[in-house]
Amino acid sequence: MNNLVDTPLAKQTLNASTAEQLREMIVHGALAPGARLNERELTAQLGVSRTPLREATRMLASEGMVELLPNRGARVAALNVESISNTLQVMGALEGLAGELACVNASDATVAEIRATHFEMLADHARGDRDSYFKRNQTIHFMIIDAGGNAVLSQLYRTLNAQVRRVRYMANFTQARWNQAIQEHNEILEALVKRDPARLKFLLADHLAHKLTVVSQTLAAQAVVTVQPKPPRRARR
Amino acid sequence: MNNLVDTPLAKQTLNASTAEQLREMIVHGALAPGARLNERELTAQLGVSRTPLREATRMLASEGMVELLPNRGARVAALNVESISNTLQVMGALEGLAGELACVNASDATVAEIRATHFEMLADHARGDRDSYFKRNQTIHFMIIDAGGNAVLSQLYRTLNAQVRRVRYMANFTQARWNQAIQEHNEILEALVKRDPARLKFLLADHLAHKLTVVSQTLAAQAVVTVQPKPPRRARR
DNA sequence: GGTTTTTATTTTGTATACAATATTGGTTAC
DNA sequence: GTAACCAATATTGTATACAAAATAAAAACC
Repeated sequence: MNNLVDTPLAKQTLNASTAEQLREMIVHGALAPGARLNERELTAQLGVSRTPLREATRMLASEGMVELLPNRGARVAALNVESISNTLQVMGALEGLAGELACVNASDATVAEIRATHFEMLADHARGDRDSYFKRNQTIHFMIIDAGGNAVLSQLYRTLNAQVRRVRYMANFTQARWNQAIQEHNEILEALVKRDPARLKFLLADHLAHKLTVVSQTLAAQAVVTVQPKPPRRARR
Repeated sequence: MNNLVDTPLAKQTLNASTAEQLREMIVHGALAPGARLNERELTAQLGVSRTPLREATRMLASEGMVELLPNRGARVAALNVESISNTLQVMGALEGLAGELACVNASDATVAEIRATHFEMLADHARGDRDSYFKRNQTIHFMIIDAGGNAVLSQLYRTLNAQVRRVRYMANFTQARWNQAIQEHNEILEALVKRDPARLKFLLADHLAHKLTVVSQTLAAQAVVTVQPKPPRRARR
């Protein structure tokens, strides 16, 4: 059987691209939190043998995306309020650090580019285009993180962010909260342009804390969905 | 061939214990920074087949301990001033967060236990017992981290700490610096006992920044050691 | 002699085969 | 009917086999 999600010019080793596909499936909910990763099924779906698939799941395990159960394979990591809260707290600390670093290390050109993207995000908000807004918002946060110039930080942030992206919190993102987020972003940009590390650090941590509130509400509502039904079994002869 | 580093009651899967052994070898310098991980050699040394070995290296790669080179296997991640500096910065941010959390979340019993360990560390210092001091110091930091009650944070901190442990910076740890570190720890403990989140956060970040200075000096001195000679090749028939 | 090309060998990547553990469905005892 | 046991099956863990790529040695060329 062939790849279902065949990325165009994917010329890396199979374990890497398989890991990528699994991450995608988990983030998009094709593999629900708590779901077991059946090797036979997944090899059939992804068109690879067990070896690269297993190497991929081991990588995801070290990223915290899946849990390894000795002699019982792997399952998608749970997505409860506690784990997400923990993750967002850490992300807040990382963003705070990145903000400080960015104020010191970012070139004027980088700040200008972030500013430009900020205005595009304002445009998304004005149009009420949520999809585009979320993407742009994500981009801005990555830009600030990367502007800090700490590769370890950037890498870690992306890994944690993937965890958070598994929560589909759009529903709980009210217009009021959206407006507030925009206001926060205005202040964030201002602090960055003025290169005020302490203030930017505070604002970013605060921004993440507010995000936590929204996400928590969403998870409280979604809680029931995460338990998944047992799949049917093939008949015996 | 049998396991050289045979842990007593290791009853987990082979990939996990192999990963553990590789981590140990890397931290203790048996596998130097930049060294290639030859699968044939390592399978012989560790007494496992390539499958669990490869799964282990993939895990280490996601932890940032090794780098994966497509079609060329894996090598131990470099250990330059920049990467360690990056790592220590992140650890500083994490410790800061942990400190805040610990002030709020730690039970009185936990604080008492940290305080007791602190005094034992003072004893190590008084005796000039560096080995014991380093272990105790490590323990205290882990205790503070764990006292925050954020599992994601604890996990991440340990992974990053393993990276830093690869630097053997004892040599550059002067008596003066040691005395200063002790003084810092006194203040850290005081802030924790008083449950002053802001102060503890500052102190921990500051403490890590000082550590960065020492480690940087060490790495500048070690720099040449990290390049390893090419191994000899077997003769052909 | 030095440089390029070719060939042999090693090393890695992937698939499959075998072994051990866990799970399921049925059967029996009560 | 329910609970405990047992056998069948599926699933995972590990080793090995085969394929592709990279590397090193030798040969050919100028």
